[in-house]
Amino acid sequence: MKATIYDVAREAGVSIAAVSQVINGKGKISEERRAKIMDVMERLGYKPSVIAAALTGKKTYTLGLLVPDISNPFFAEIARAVEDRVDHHGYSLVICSTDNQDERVERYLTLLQQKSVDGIIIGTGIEDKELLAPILAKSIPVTMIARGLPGEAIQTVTVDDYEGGRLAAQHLLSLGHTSMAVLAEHPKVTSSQERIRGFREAMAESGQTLPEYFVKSGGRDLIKDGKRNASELMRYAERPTAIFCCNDLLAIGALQAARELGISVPRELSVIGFDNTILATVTNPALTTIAQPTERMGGLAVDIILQKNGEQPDESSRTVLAPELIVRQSTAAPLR
Amino acid sequence: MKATIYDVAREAGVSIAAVSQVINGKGKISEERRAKIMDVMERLGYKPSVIAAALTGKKTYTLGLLVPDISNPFFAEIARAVEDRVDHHGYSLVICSTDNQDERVERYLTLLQQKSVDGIIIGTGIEDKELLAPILAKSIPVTMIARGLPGEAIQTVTVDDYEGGRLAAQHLLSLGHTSMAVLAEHPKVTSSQERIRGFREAMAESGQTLPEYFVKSGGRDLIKDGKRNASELMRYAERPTAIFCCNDLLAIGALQAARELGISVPRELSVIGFDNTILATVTNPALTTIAQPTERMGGLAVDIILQKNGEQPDESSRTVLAPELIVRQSTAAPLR
DNA sequence: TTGAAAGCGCTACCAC
DNA sequence: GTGGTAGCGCTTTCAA
Repeated sequence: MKATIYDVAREAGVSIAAVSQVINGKGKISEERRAKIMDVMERLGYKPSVIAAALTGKKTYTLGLLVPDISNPFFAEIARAVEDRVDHHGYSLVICSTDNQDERVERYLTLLQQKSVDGIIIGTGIEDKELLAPILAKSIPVTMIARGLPGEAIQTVTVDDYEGGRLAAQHLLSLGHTSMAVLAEHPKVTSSQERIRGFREAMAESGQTLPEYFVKSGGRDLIKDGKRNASELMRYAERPTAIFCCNDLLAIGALQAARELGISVPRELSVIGFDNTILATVTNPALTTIAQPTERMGGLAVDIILQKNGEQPDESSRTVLAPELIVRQSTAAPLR
Repeated sequence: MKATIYDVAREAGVSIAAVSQVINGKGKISEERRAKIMDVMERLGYKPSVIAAALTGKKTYTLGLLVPDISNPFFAEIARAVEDRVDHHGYSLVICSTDNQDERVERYLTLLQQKSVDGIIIGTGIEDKELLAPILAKSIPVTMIARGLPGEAIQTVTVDDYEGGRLAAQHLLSLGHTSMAVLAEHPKVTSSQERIRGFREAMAESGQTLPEYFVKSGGRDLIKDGKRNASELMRYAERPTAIFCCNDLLAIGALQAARELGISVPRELSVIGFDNTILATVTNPALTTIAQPTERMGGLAVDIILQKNGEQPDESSRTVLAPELIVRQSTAAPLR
């Protein structure tokens, strides 16, 4: 049986109030009693219940993290960064995979609320913004990470997706490509949309246009979708010489498709990804990609939600971090 | 402000006991009152506090999961499997990355205990078995996954590491290799040890021996360690024609080393991994590896710890699942 | 300094 | 059927 504050008090011959004081290092206690109580706590293996403390108004020291899928390397890295920072502040993390389904988001949101978490970090897209209304109304701190929610007054930490798209386009453009395609996630994923927008605009500035039929969207199984859509692209009479993929998983699918079709990367086809996950370092050819500063993003999101950042965050501050082009071996000049 | 059971009771003009009954679907209430209360709960956006309920003896519906590193794809997959099953039972998951450090294990263990989780699934190695004593004493359910704790009476779900090692050896042996090396994790990781034991014994049955200097151990950064150790192996005068890596990350390091040294895989060197993570499907050549049934392992571990498995689990039952050889392109017959 | 006591939100038992 | 009430383990006044 677990020891309670009463057990300690009785054993030490003091009141529970005294024990509470030494637990929290508050109030005044004689060094003698203090030592005695500490001793008893140690002997009984007493650990104060966070649950009970939380009920009296203290915090639960628990944060929730919503991601599309924790087994997706990008989000696993985000989760690790968040966890590290959270742990640093003495908190723990409840992780929830939403599969990008609003219905699951809703379920997890109320679940986390019922568990009285001290804040929720959302790294998954949300279609129906109304989902957040209930928890915002209960003034549970919410911060978005890696995905924005346009128009909502919510603290957000993202990479500059638009700029990332531009970087990708500029890289391809500078290599001399004139026929480029895009592999995106589900159309509802805002980060994909932004990346495409940046990509498209950079192309436009170069006098090129991105035809609609050169933009393919995927769904659930990103690698498979990437492969299928890339194959499709490669079957066009006028096939693209480069593909910008909105994440590394899609890019891997593209790489697989190319291999299967006997198309050499990067000689005949350049492929560029996004995220710079561990996967990008492992493929052959290694994947040129746009890096997101996952560590910083995770750390920032936590600091913001815990308001350990010093200044009072203003209502709708959005922190946008710079993406970085990582050139590896999957991109090169087009054949002619 | 969040609504409480009192708010609902007042608003509905009933006692809190009545509200509690409809929340839990217990006791007897007239359909009329019941409807009225439901209505008020809805209107107020009332969600019962798990914290308060837990304090009265009910469960917290939260489980803890300890893994070495959530950003390691293998454990991310395990985590996803566990999460899915846990969610299925209405629970949520607190995930903790231990970096294989006992000190962190200990910290997380007491933290989870203080948060009154209903059980802890441990997927990380533990050197000092005494660490578990405190929580076992408090009779908090504990289950090990993917890693065993020899000699302890703890429910365990693992793959047959020994057999996995054998499978790897047999595959290489059948290909005709006679000079094989091993890349392992840190020597204290028991799963690695078992895999090596199986590998070694299968070799012995074939009349071969595994020289000690052909077994290299890594530490923190698995890919980097794998690369370094593989390079070292390849510099021996009598270098091995095949390397068995205790996980895919190490295998990737080996692949990278080979490429850097201009050694062709699988023509000049066969590489076989373990885990069958997403990484194995992505390398070039794709990695031959030993698959672990992560989904089943995760599901089983949850069912066991929640005792939803029907039968009373006996004190020290160990569930050992069969590994599976997945042949891809990184293994072949040796040159001569 | 120290301790008695009033909650925190909810469950469960018991009397009506 | 229904509601009063005693806790659950802990924090926090507030007297003493």
